[in-house]
Amino acid sequence: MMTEQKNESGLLAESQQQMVKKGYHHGDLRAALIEATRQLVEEKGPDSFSVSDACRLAGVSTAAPYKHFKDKPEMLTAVVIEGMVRHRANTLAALEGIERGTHARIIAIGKEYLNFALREPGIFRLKFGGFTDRIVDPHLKESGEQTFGVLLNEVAACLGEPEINDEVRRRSFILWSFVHGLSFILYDKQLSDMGGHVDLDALLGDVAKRILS
Amino acid sequence: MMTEQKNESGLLAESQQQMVKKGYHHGDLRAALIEATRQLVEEKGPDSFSVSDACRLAGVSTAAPYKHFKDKPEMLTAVVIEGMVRHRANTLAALEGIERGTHARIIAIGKEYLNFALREPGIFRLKFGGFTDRIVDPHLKESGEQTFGVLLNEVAACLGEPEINDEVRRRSFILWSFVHGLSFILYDKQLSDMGGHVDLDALLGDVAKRILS
DNA sequence: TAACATAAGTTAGAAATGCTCACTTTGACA
DNA sequence: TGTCAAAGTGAGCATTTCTAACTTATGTTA
Repeated sequence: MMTEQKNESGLLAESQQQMVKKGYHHGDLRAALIEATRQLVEEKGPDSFSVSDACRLAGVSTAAPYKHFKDKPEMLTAVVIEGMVRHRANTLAALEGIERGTHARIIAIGKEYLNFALREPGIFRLKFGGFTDRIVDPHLKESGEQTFGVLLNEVAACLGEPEINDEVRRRSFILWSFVHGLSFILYDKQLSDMGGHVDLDALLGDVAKRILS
Repeated sequence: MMTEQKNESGLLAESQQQMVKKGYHHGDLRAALIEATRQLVEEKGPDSFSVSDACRLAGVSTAAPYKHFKDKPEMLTAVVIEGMVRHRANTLAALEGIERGTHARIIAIGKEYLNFALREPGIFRLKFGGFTDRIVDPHLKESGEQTFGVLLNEVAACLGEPEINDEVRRRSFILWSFVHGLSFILYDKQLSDMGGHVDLDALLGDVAKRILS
């Protein structure tokens, strides 16, 4: 019988053997599966991801995930939520040391948004590309709103508004739309042509100035 | 033995029986499959679409599509290309009768973009959401560039530039990014909350003014 | 008009996937 | 130490994509 690393390896063993379990129980399979999923989504793309692959990578049977997740979409949702948390942390870190009320902070938020979209395109598309349509996980919605909240605050500060009013919301919405679209387009561009490099800092700065003036 | 409408109907027959074939040969199965695919992509979402479903809807066996398309991605690509052609036609139609060199034309282009994204979200996501990543169909790329070309022309006219130079490209790129992101966001919003309606005309007008001034 | 090459269908089936069910192992705690 | 629930396993069903070998219809050419 011998479960210990019984090989249906051979396929994955060479490329990336990681997070294999030790005995019958894994320790933290939930976390391992999330990490495996994240990795595979980036590697093969959100639409080619399969639960089976994640199982192979984590070294467990294909029935194991269903002790931790209801189904495949729930696994993907977990990965997205984790990604949003990471994104928000990155954003807050990027803001440290930049003077409040300046365009520099707005630009930093935008750059971090682009960074995330280009560094983790799989997750970004998973969240915004239309895969998780029917999933209306409250955690997901909330984490998105929190991140938007960061922008709202900064825009209010830039405009000298004491509170987040309709005008602040309107301008923030415009900035978000712009950077959001830019994220998709730059990734697509990067895949097809490689030409016409754009100076992102200058671009973001210019747009911030035009929208916040 | 009896091919004539042998029933594996019963499932789809009631809901939407259409484009069923007459004899052994279909007539134009390729077109029928594209239409069935388009319909299903909108109905079930790009990720839940299955070739089998399209076959059922078209009333043919599951092997039939492979006489017309290499594989599933190629079917989806065909649908996207068809969608882009339709989108471009809509855009050109929307421009008719609006005076050249005015912001109104830029706004019309943006509105048509949003219209398409919201009226045919399945196809829009199929094209831009990250499903057709690896497909680098030249037709697809070209049709996208043509549509962007329309915007470039209008922006040049608005700026009073005699030709499409770097500055024209830069401004057009900004406008496209904005509307592109807006398309994604509005669709997502429409799914989750329903609140906070925005005046799209005013928004587009404001942004056009700020970016093109 | 008959023959026939070929395009365009069909059925059958292999391999992979998502998920369920009944079973087994293990660790934690009374 | 004994027991129970949590967390694994293997087998298997339904569905999917795609291929292979076969059949039917069609249009061209002799």
